[in-house]
Amino acid sequence: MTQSLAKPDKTYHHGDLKNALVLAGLDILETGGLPALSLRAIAARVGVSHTAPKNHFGSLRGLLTAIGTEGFRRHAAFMRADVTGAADKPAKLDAAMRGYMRFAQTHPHLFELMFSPFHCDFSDPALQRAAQHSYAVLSDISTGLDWDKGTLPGGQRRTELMLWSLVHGYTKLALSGQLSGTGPDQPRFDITDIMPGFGYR
Amino acid sequence: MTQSLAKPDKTYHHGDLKNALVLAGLDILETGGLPALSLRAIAARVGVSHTAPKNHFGSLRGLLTAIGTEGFRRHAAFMRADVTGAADKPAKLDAAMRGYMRFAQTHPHLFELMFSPFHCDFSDPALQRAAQHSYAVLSDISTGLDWDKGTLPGGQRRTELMLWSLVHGYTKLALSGQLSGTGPDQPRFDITDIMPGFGYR
DNA sequence: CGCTGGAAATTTCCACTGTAAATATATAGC
DNA sequence: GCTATATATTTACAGTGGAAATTTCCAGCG
Repeated sequence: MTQSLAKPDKTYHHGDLKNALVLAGLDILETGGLPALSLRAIAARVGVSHTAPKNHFGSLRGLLTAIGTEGFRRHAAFMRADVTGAADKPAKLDAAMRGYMRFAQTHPHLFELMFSPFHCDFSDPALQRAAQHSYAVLSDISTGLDWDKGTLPGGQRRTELMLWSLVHGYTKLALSGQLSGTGPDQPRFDITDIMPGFGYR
Repeated sequence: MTQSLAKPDKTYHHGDLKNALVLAGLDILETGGLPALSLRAIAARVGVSHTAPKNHFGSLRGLLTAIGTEGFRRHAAFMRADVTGAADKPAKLDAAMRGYMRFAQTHPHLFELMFSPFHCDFSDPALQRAAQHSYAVLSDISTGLDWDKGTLPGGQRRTELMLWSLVHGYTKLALSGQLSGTGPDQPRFDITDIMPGFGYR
């Protein structure tokens, strides 16, 4: 159904195989997780031979990196979506942080892939760009934000890194199940539970 | 040479294969990284068939989990070693945080393995225990520590989680190369660069 | 001492993986 | 309409983890 009715349904050349493979990979990731994400499985879902991806991505690693890159785009979109609805600056900050965790909890396998050097090539320029756009969402919000309320030097860059590290670390620990608080039931973790007080200069 | 001279050098039963396999895995990890960590490679290094590990670990995943568990023990030891040399409480805190990062920078592949659900089984009791011992090092130090200097509620548990999240997130981001500050040369990241001011109650 | 049961490791086999090379097919440009 | 090129296929191969049957050794007991 994704194929337009205008095109003949069965062409030798797929036409947009590159994107189709990434989307197929994202789909497989949702249901089967990382172990199911094999070159042959992805190719089979699109309906091409398992060697077809090589033309576009070079290797499995290249394809996984492309999937991770798309992950970062969606990650940024998640945060931006939450931020848009917030009224003032403190609310925007909370929204971004919550968006960060909401994405990780909604797409845990994709989140894992995005930060796994075993699967992704972090030196890939496209991946780096996408990741920076994700960082930019937090960065934009933290302009004028002073974590330590003027008691310590370091400025905004310092606060940005703190924010990013804090939310990333908390998310990773929550996903790994190492933050299990009280019961065996899956609790919802809220980043604001460990956020310090902020002040705007 | 690790074999004692008292024992015949070539016995059918290894005697301590379980530990030998974990150590072999740690060795391979240092030189070849995660991709080199195959069941056959580990077994070959010890000098046994590739199916021998099954008796002790069940599967490759079980073996990797055991390696990760040993990783957490060494991780805790790294931090404790640094903490011991520190004089007062603030110095101990700095030492623990630096020890955390020092371990990750010294054994990046092992650190990656320890937090990768793709490789390790986080539901394994032994792994969880080892990880908690690692957490306990930070936890012990943060008794009486108040991040927000009494301006916010939450108490010690809150501060512990903040510390852990912050140092873990910063370490992960540093390792992934996403924190590249200025130059292409590998800079040394210092967690205290983004640490806020602390107060003890 | 001799036997026996079980633990430990081996051999063999299998399905599956990613990659490479040669081949077939379709599209785009002249 | 022909050719060059990009795209996808087929085939082959070395490597992987796991299962099953087999061999080897050791401990415990008569």
